Amino acid sequence: MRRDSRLSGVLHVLLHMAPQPGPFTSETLAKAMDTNPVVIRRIMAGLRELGYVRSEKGHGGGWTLACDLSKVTLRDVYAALGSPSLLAIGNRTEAPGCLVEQAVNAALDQAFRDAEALLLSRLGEVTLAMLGGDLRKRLGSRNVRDINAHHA
Amino acid sequence: MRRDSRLSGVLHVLLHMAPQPGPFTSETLAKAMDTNPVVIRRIMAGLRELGYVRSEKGHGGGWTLACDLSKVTLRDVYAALGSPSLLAIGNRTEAPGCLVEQAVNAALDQAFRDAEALLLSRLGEVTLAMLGGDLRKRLGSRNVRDINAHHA
DNA sequence: ACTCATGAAACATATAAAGTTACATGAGGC
DNA sequence: GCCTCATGTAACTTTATATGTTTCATGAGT
Repeated sequence: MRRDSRLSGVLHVLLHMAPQPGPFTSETLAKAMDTNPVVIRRIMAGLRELGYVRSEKGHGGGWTLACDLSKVTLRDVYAALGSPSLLAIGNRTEAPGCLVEQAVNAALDQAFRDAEALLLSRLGEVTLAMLGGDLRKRLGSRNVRDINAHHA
Repeated sequence: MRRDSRLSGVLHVLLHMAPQPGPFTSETLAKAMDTNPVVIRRIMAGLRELGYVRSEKGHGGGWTLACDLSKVTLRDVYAALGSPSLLAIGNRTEAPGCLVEQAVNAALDQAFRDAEALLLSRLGEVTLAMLGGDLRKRLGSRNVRDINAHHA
C-alpha cells in the first residue's frame, strides 16, 4: 500500500524554515522538497489554520513560522494534517452483523488501538525544537545556513 | 489511504471453518465473506505454504484446517500473508542525502518502529483458539453450527 | 497597471487492494 | 476414458487515494 508521507514532508519543510527568518515562497520550499508548489500549499494549509505558520500574498510574501517550536510536537503537526489514518491494515467491515466478524474485529481493534495510541504518544513527546536540535548535531561544525545548500 | 483488510478477512475465514470439519470450497467461503472465490484462494495461499491449512482439488475438495488453533497466533497469520506493511504513514525518502530529511526520518522511524513492534507483539499474544473462545461467548446459548446461518 | 505570491478547483498520474474473467491442472465419480 | 468439480494462476478491471499538474481567481506590493 502506498504510504502517506505528508507528515514527513511537512516536517522537512518546517525544519528547513526554522533557522532562517523567511518568508519562504511555496516555490522555494517545493524545490527543497523536490515537489510541486501546490503540494506545499496543500500540506501547509492545515498548519496555517492552527496558527503554526502564516502565509502572505504578493511581493515578499510566502510562508513564515508563527509558533514556538518548543511548544509544537510532531503529534500537533500530524493533527494539523487532519489526523490521517495511521494503520495500513484494518477491518473488512466496521459494524458487521456477523458474530464471527465481530469477534475478529474486537481482537484486532484492541491491537490497533494500542499501536495507534503508542505512536501518537511517541509523536507527542517530540517537539519541533528537539528535531531542530538533532539536526544541528548532524550538521556538526557546518553553518546552519548551509542546510539548504544541496537544494540549490 | 485504503486499508489492507486481508488479515481481517482471513481470520474471518478461519473462524468460520473452525467449528466444522470441512473441507470448505473457496466458493462457500467466498459467499460467507461476500467476496470472490479467487480472493479466498489468494489470501489462503500463504497459509497453505506455512501448513496452517490444506487444500484439495476435485470432488469433495476444498480447504481444511491443518494446525493446532491454540498454537497459531494472529501474528503468524499476518506473517502468512507476507507481512504487509502495518503503517499508513511513512517517510518521504528512505535513504535521503538531505540532513534535514535524515533528522526527520530518525525521529519518525523511532516512533514507527515502536508502534509496529507493539502491534506485532499484541497480535502474537492472541491465538486462533482464543478468538474462537471469544466467538463462543458471543454466540451465547446458540449452537456453534448456527454461526454461518446468516450467510445462507 | 503590473508583478508576485497564495487559494482553490479541476484534472492527471501512480500505486495497491480488491474484484473478475479465463483457463490450466488434477482429483474423484460414472 | 470421460465428465465434473475443485484448486492454481495469470491477466485484466475496478476502486480508492496519495501525489503531481494546470489553470485561474484573489489580493498585496511596487
